[in-house]
Amino acid sequence: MTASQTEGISILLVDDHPVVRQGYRRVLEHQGDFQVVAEADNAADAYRAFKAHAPHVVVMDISMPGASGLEAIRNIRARSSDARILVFSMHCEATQVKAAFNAGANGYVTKGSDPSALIRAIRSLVRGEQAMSDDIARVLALESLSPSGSVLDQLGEREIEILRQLAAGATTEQIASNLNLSMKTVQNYHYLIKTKTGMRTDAQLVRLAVECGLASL
Amino acid sequence: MTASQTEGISILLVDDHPVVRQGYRRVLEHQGDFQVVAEADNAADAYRAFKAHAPHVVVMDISMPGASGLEAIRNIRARSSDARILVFSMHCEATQVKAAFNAGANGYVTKGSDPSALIRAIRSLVRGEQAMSDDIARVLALESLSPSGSVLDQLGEREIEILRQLAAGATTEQIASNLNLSMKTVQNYHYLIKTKTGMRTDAQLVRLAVECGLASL
DNA sequence: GGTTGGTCGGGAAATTTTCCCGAATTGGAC
DNA sequence: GTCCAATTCGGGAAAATTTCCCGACCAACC
Repeated sequence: MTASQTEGISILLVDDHPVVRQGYRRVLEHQGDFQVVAEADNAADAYRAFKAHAPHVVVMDISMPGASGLEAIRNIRARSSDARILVFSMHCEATQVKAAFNAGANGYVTKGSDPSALIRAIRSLVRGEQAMSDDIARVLALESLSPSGSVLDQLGEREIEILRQLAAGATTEQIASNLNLSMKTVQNYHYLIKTKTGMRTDAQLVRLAVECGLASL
Repeated sequence: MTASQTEGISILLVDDHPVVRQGYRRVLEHQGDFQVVAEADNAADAYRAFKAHAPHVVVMDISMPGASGLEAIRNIRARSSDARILVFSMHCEATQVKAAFNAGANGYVTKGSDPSALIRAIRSLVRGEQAMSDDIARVLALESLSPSGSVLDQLGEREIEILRQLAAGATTEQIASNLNLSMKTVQNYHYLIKTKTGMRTDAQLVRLAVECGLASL
């Protein structure tokens, strides 16, 4: 952990959209004491960049294609128990948020939040606190009031990823290729997902995924 | 159309995410001759801002909550036949793209594109040209190879009814029962629908049905 | 050290998908 | 009226997928 110097907060930026990344970089660096020391557009690069730069804070969009961003979080957390990981996502479903925190995130801010919320969250993380935007706090609060978990709670991470890709319209072959699995495994997961969720049809699966915020239509 | 001055290109930015908007603003204004003269986060405000500022170019994300961004495009186009409207979206489905152009957009760039593609597209629009990112061009090119009008035009009445029920989540057995057909016939239609529409997956079929207003989610 | 739980795939039977086909019906067009 | 084209309905057969079952591996946990 040679995170660094006397002045400034070093940041690793992970997002699969180049334009968006560029935008964040400018917004963050406009703060003066923030410095984006590296960028990545996938889970593997994110982990490599973290090893190479040991930034104070990782700001990461977890809705990246292919391997889940959650994997990147887990990898980074496994390597450094005091890494500061801030998830910056469009999604605000309780399951997503809980999944991120379970994977090892320290904070969660939605892209719909005011820019200042992102800045504030980063500073909170640096101080060693957890942080989340107001909408996330509200979602978690509501969720904690009802004993019923989402249907997605019964699904493992791999299952969720495969469900997402299925709902997005990917073929078995594409998913297998995306995740480096055999088609047989994808087929097995596909079947497992259907039985676990009680859905009898792929169309029902799509609707479920959309309801749970996994797919966008 | 008092668009403006001797130097610079004025831009209206429409996106429902404040942070993203802020990011784009900085990216664009970094170009020097670009100036973001207004922002909006919904269709109604976008139209009001356009009336107020008459910008050279409107850069708009159409996947906003509530009223469709397409509506905003239509409104602006209705008011000014020479407005320059650039859609900047995450989606690259042919139907989405065609819908945007039909509504009156002059260009379409995906958020996954290189930042320079956005800049180039804006300059193309200012010169009066149309513009789209490479991935969009590819999608439209592929789509144009099939002699499709509105996709559903190629389907018969029975096929549409079966597509609707499929998208609603009905099983082959249920559809056969509902329509008093043999399962074999339903299966044949199911296959026919897929080949006619070019969809390879039931999930893609659901998305198509929803896009075409056949199913509601 | 044993036990859970997630991941990854093989195997085999049941089912569906994928194309091919023909027949009946309808609605014009000539 | 006749012919043509499109639509509707379903059979057949090979290919592919689904549906279950299974074992192996690994990490975490008691």
